[in-house]
Amino acid sequence: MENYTMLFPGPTSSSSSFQMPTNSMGGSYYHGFSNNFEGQISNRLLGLRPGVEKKGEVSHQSGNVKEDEGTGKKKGEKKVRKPRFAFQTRSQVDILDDGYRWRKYGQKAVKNNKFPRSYYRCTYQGCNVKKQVQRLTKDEGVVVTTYEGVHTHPIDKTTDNFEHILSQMHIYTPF
DNA sequence: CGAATTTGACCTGCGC
DNA sequence: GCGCAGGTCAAATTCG
Repeated sequence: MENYTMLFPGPTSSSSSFQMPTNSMGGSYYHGFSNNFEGQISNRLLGLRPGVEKKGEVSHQSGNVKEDEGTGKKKGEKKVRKPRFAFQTRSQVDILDDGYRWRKYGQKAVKNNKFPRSYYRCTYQGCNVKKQVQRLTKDEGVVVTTYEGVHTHPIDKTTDNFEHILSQMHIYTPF
């Protein structure tokens, strides 16, 4: 099991690399982010790779009578690990508007953080991309955003407001 | 009035 | 097998 390990634009320091303490998250996390953060920005902020299929919705609710599933389990449910991108930014606001439209569908308190974690889902029809946002207890100015899935549709807004995004998120540099 | 958010309940996986 | 932690749903509520 791996931890998040990402390098951020910023040379040595305690905040250059960041490891999630104890998490039961399965391992296929993409810890990208080279030193060129702006490159990522120009690449639609997150270089989500197309071609990853998101299997059908899993319906594991009790009162949710979807089809003949009912109480029975799904048959050939394969564990498709969707690519996940996690990165931390220093921002006053948790909601980093990346141009897509997100609908909040949950909020949970996590064990090691005193701040709750928020769960968002892309509202585009057929797009099951999810993201979760959480703030660090250690530095309440640091917001960790984790994207899961791939957007298969054009962005909802103009990308011109990326400057505005950059204005609301400040990369955490030791300087 | 429709869409988004809030919030408690519920489900699953994992460790003990 | 039980309890905890994380993740999701959906009804109710709020907002534009």
